[in-house]
Amino acid sequence: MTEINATETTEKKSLNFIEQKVENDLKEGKNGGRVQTRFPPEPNGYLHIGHAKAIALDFGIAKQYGGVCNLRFDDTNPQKEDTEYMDAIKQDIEWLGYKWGNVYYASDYFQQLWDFAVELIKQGKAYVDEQSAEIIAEQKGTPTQPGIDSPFRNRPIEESLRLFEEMNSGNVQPGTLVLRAKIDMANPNMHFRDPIIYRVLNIPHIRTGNKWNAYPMYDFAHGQSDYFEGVTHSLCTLEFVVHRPLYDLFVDWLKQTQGEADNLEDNRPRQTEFNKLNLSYTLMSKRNLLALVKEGLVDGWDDPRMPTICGFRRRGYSPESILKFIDKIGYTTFDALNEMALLESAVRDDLNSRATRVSAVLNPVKLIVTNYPEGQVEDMVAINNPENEAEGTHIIQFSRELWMERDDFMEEASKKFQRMAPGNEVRLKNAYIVKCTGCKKDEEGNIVEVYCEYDPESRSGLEGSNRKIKGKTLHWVSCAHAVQAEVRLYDRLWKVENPRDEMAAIREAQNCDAVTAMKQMINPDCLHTLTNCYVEQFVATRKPLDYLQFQRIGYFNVDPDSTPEHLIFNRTVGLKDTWNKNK
RNA sequence: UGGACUAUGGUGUAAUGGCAGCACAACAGGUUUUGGUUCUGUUUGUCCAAGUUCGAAUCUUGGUAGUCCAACCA
Repeated sequence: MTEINATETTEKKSLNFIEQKVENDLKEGKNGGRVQTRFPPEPNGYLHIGHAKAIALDFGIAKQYGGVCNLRFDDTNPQKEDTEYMDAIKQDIEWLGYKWGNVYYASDYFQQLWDFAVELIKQGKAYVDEQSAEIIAEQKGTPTQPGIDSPFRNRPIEESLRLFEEMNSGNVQPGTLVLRAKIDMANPNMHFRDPIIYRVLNIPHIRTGNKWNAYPMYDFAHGQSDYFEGVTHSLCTLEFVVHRPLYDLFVDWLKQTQGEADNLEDNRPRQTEFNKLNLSYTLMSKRNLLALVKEGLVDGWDDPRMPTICGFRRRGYSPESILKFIDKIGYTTFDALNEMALLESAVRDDLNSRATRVSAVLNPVKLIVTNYPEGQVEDMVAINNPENEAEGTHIIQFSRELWMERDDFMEEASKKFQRMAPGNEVRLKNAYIVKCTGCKKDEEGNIVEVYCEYDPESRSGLEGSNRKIKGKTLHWVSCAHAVQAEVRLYDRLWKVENPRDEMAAIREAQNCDAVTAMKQMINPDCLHTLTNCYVEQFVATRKPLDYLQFQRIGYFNVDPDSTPEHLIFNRTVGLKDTWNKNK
């Protein structure tokens, strides 16, 4: 008894720095002891595995501490956003297994944000600037040099109020007027140098239609939206650390206009930043993923080579494996580069316990059991999953002519090669022990048939099958009973370990655009499509996205485009292969 | 002398001033009707330098290295 307790104690997971912070806040009674988070994607693209890391934290923290996590679409920029993305984002979150409380939109707060901006103008904390983007950028200074004030910085309040109204009228050209917060043009934090908080776009919005022509910027929307919703912990990635002082300032100002001036310290959202996901051999930025799709370098957002959630889904990753990986890498403030191998070990680990074992021959050569009666067929029993007996068995047909893997035969083999070779004894999985007797070659020396003789006493399940042999156990399918299939062997999309840095280097060296650089980094082996594969009949009954293990080869799933007439399988990840590695 | 943030085996992560641990990777071996799984073992680490302390990965100072910030993107 005491031993069990001791084990439980040592296995108790240590809290990450965000969990510690939340527990601390709870202990101090901040925000009335409440925990509320939000997941705030911009609906301008599909979610990728980096978002999964944020999702697991936003939803996980809420769940862990009895709070709620809402989904909020950060839709403040109508030029990039679309409802197509909103639907896909919801689907991906649900697939990962999370449930949001409410669905909110930053656009829900456009009126409140507008009113707040008007209030700031009245207080002399904001002004309309009518200089060009270039001039404003120039006056902003550089990180090492302070900026200078806009000539419009101290224009009369009434004038700014009138021009701000004008900005939303639809009669103002985009780029001619902006609303700026009046803060400090010499501040070492660039975001404090009178940031632009409203700009004119004159573009209809997917939710608010033609009501607005001027739209708030991220910095003027995010913290306030958090505050409006009652968010307590606003979790985001590290690049927003420098935005935090501005986030806090706008929340301060907002609370002051809402009669909370005496209570600035409590009842407010607080931003905490964690490291975003970097994965080796993976390019994560939405911008570049969009370019890959638009240029047709991949088959779409759900191409199995894409790091998108839908890409991983189609590739055959389970949500559990992605979550397991995210749990393993943790949350810190260190900008890490995670190895793909860790993700792969997570998916292998998960699939090992759940994938249905089947036989498939990807690179077939005919194997003839010369002493097996012609026309005879035997039903053999195959275990669906040795890791879980409850999953039962299925039948696989055995006959005289079989398909076997070309790689499993060598005419002249070394001692280390324990598969089919003249004189070698091997076991055909779930069937018989056979002895290889030779092969037939065509004029060019290609092996066209392999021959063997079976030991009738060695049928699986019989006493005679228990003898030990030197050779390995090989998979096979019966020629007369197998079904032809297409198998897509996916590998990493990029040939370089750090595509983001490599792309920057290429672009600088060649002075080229992103697409040109990306084309040079694509792994030529990222996809091999095999059309002449054979799978056992049982496999044809599997449904799209079912998890399979092609025994001795790897984990595969049924592509959503697969039909009974044209079976398509995607390789999720190969089995660990200590044989090929040593070759 | 711009500012902010960061630094623990090859990679990621733990330690909350008190035995540097875990996972992945790698390597060696056992088991195995998957060269898978599983089991056992091995290798490898606190960026550097001073200081505080009985005691420092942890605190302080100074270096070094890396990331982020100068969008009318988020």
